[in-house]
Amino acid sequence: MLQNATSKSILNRLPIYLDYLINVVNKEENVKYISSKMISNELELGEVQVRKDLAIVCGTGKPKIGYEVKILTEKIKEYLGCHYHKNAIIIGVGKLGSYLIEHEDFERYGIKILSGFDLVEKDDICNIQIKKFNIENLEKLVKENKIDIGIICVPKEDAQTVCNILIKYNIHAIWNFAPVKLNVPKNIFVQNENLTYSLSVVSSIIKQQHN
Amino acid sequence: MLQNATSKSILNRLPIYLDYLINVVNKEENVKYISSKMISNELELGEVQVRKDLAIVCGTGKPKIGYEVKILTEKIKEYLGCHYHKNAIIIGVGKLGSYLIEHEDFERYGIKILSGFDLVEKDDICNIQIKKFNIENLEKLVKENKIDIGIICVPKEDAQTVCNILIKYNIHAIWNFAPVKLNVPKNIFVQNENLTYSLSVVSSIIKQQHN
DNA sequence: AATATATCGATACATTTGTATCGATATGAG
DNA sequence: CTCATATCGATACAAATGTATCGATATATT
Repeated sequence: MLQNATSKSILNRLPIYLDYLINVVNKEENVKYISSKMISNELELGEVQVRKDLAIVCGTGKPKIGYEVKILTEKIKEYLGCHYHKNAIIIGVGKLGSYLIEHEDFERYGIKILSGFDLVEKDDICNIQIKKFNIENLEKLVKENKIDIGIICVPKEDAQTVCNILIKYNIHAIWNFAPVKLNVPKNIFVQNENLTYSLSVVSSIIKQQHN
Repeated sequence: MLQNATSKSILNRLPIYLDYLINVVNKEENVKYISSKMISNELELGEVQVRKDLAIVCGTGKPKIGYEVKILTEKIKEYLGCHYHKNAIIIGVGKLGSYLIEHEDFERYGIKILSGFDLVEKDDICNIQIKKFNIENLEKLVKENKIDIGIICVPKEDAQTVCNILIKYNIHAIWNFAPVKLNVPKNIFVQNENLTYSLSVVSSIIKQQHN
């Protein structure tokens, strides 16, 4: 399995294809095949690039016809691990945390949020229980379920502490919304979602527009 | 001004440096100079890469000494356009929208949120007024202020409609949190913040961990 | 059945991004 | 003052990413 070698750029384009394919299917029921040219036009990507990307996950395109939408969709999902069921917990159920709990796209990627944790108990959100964040509650959940992903939505001052606890309870993948660099052992995967990076892009673009 | 040519990768690293520098200054008052080696160690980047990046924005490093923290910080901010004051509005003040309004890092990048708009009037958040989203209110604000950035936090079904309205009112930069590809003329800049892309990365990583 | 055409997949080429090397220079030690 | 050292900036090299070209093939047309 050489998927390890998949470049980050390809990995970032796959959900774009996936999204497009799902929308196409939903909107136009009778579209059975789709060509790389069509995809590239719609998504404003290079035609060859699309073919190369799809060759990696799929490779079942037919000349003159294109790719079968249904198969392609499934292959991408398979490649992205959507079919493997993953459990997640959210730490910090403020505005951001509760927004995420309501977010519907977790399902597409095979991710289920089991529970939220906060300093105070709160009402359920979308039938997901919000528990008080303490060792007993966390330990109980971890013992009864395999937790794959910890989503950190606490203020940046607390992020490292929370992170350490998650690692201690054997969680190996962290999705971090706090704008800090987390220190973790190198077998732990951290995906940062730092809005300030986008802010800087927006800021610099506007500067350019004014020069 | 060839800054246009700045590569996206560099632009994405600059806020990381900036964040690090600001933290260093805040924590250890007496650090006046900093070397590329120190930065690269701390941020786990290549030493040469750091120097190359900093050469683009600054180029005032001294052999044996490093870069003056204060100057470097200012140069990066200048390069990113932080010193140019920008006004923003947020459309859609649900959980995500109100989270953003509370977010404190806008200031660092010279961005001020003037107002939020929602289908219903709501209470102020952090002294920022939430107005009902309609043509009169929007037109009034746009006439009285120059709006540089429109932040879209509405459900994906409404995102394109809102986007069109923003463009009509002469807003040229859009920060889009709705998970859809917006159709815009090419003089309009769109920065997408699509969480599903991160989800796919997390998902595929976990799949790999299990292979 | 033969031919034209759309589209795939592979190979080759171009560009971008990242890394290693090395001379130049500011400081500190002898 | 001379020399050793840390560190910069420039140049050269390597790897990754993106793009163009072309033969192969599945279908449609004559």
